[in-house]
Amino acid sequence: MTQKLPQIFGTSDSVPEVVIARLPQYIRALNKLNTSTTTVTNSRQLGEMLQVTPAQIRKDLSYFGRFGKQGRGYSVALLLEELKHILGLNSNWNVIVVGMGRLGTAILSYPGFTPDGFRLVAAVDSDQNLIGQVIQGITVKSSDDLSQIIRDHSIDIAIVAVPIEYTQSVINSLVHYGVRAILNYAPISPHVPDDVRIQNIDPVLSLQSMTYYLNN
Amino acid sequence: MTQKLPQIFGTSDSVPEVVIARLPQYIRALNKLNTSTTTVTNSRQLGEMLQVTPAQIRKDLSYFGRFGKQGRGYSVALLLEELKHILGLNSNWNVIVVGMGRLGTAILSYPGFTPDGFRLVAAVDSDQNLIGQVIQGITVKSSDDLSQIIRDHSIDIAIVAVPIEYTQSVINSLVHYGVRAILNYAPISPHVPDDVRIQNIDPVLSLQSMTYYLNN
DNA sequence: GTATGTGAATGCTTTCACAGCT
DNA sequence: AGCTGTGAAAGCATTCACATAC
Repeated sequence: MTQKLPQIFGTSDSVPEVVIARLPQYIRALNKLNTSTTTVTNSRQLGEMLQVTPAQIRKDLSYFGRFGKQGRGYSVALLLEELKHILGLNSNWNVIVVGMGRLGTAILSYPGFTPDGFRLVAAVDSDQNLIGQVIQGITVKSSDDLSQIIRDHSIDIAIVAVPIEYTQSVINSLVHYGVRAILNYAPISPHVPDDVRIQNIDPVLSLQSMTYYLNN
Repeated sequence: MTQKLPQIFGTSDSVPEVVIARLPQYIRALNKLNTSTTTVTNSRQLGEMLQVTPAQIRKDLSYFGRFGKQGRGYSVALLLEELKHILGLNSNWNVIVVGMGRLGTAILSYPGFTPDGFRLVAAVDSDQNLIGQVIQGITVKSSDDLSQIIRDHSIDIAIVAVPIEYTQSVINSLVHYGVRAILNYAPISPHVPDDVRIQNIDPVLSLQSMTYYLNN
């Protein structure tokens, strides 16, 4: 399927997705270390905190550069900055919540949902009873105005928490209006074009696979 | 690390975790097919629905048996039953929700959270203002009585939605009282013994890794 | 002495491709 | 003819182990 083109252009070899997925965890560990008096850490310590091997941490970091000092380890503050930079967490990302039922409301209200770099700036729903309500300082708008809202707020990321039967079409609209990153809470795997990132939060799948191990 | 012992006992070779994690998705697809008039499907059709290759579906199923007919495909109803059986979704699993803040309440109230095989039977919190409240027919109990409640209701699975600073100790208690499967919503990776399954639901990690791709 | 960065080796997962059954 | 089930091959990811730097 995927054409194996020779690397004619200077494109650097792409970093495996699993590696990218681990970086936020490294950032968390470093944040934790950073508050205390620690200024230096190493792959063994980070590995213990995150339950991964030291070699994996070193290998992961090596995709992006050489951030450590041999014989010493890593500067906590420096490595933290580097990783945030790599993930783009120094920028500001504008986030919309689509669907303000119980779940959407919980998301908007949960402070942990806006770590450094993210701003919840808009919320929409199709229910007249919800439109106009103010939740956490954000006025719920009509989903009829989605296109306008996305443009006005320069939305980068959409969190979708609408009923399953509307999910695919809502996501189609978001993609059409230019949103390229979606966090989906409906228990389906919506189809999106290749240039759009989607992550599904689907706790029921996790429950259903755990029961296998309870039996076996 | 992992000792490669000869298979002296009749233990079947263990199935890769990635395979187990895909089975619930196969079940979803089959459920969808099952409601319509379709009685037979095949690996190509399932693959299209789930965006995986036909070969992967056939290989995954081959870990458990031979459920298809060459030249024809799979009986939807039969394969569905087989997969449910493999995951143990024909049994009844008793689930407790620990932590009845906004998130815990949302979980308890969301109907999609109790698919076939799961029963939300108890809820606890440490806050006196919440104890005694009835949510979705379940009375919130004091977390002081956790041990008793787990025994009385034969709890199999715990959904943990408590503040981050209490999460590890709550999980320690649950494990101590015999819970062997945990769905954790706090943004940490708690430590548990090897014989306990834990799945973390951590949407912020997903958000933080998506920004990488928005930049690159 | 100590810990990084990294090729090489190992281990795991996916895909191929075809014999065999319907 | 059509589609499964499965060894073998290919493709990825993790771990090892050591030269290199502090």
